[in-house]
Amino acid sequence: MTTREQALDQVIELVLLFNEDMDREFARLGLSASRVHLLWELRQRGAVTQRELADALKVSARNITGLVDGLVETGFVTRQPHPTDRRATLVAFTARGAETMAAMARDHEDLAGSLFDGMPDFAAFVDGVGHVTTRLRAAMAEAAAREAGA
Amino acid sequence: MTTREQALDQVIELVLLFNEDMDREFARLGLSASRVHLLWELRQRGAVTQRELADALKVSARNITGLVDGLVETGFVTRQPHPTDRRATLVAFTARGAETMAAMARDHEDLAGSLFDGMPDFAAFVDGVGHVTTRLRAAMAEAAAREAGA
DNA sequence: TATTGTTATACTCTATAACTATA
DNA sequence: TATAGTTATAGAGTATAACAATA
Repeated sequence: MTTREQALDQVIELVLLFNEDMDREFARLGLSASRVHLLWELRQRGAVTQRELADALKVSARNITGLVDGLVETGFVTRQPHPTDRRATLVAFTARGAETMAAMARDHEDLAGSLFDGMPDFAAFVDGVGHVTTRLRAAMAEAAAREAGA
Repeated sequence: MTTREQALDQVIELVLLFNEDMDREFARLGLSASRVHLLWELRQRGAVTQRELADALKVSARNITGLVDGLVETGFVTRQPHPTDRRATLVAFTARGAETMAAMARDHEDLAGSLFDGMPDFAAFVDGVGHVTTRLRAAMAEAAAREAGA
């Protein structure tokens, strides 16, 4: 196996580890990756319609109905009537939902410290991450073009 | 936002991108992440019992029944009687399954080339990945200990 | 007519519990 | 008694299609 293949394996190992850590952390809060994704968008955008959430998360409207149902039941968000469009509903944080997301942001800061504190060549690492991200995006675009052509 | 938080966001972005790329690639082959994980273990170990797969993937025996059912239906593996233990079944690759995994290994090599070719400071990047992996493992162990204590 | 969100239905991945066949 | 794997059941996340209310 080449040095590059070993490096890719190490990156994939890190990806799996990150997934595991996030899932464990979300489960601790009574959440899932999908529900956190929705809450994250809500935090970026403020109260929004389910339609906007469906577009943002790139999932079906039906799926948003289910995710919001779960988040309402567990007390993270509420459904409110849209002020002008009576077909639509607005999804907004409860106090608990807003606090949970604030706590998640604090954990995020702490984690950034834990992971990078004392790293020998932080700048080169960050450059490398950027390099890999760019290359992976290009590879995905190429694969998508190949699919479309085929 | 600190430089470290920005770096963590970039790493998380890369993690999400990798997940997306892998899922897309697996779907192209008629597979899912869970099924590929099983096939990957099968490739490392050769023909094994479902019990061994359940332990390796850290999922329930019931779940393995379902995954193997799907992989048999789609022609990637077969179930064979265990030579000495009549309770157990051995899971083995079909020709198609073996070819699919060989192709995946080739794609893996190609990807390693695409991602790291021309990276300015490859060694520092690899060291950084190792650093972050170690720190993340430590943080997870600490969180698990805190859970157990609480 | 078009859009928003829901009900109906189905598939995958996951779990626990009860059970069968075998060790 | 213990183990391997299945059936039974349940819940989350995903999809498409049909439908109701509203624009």
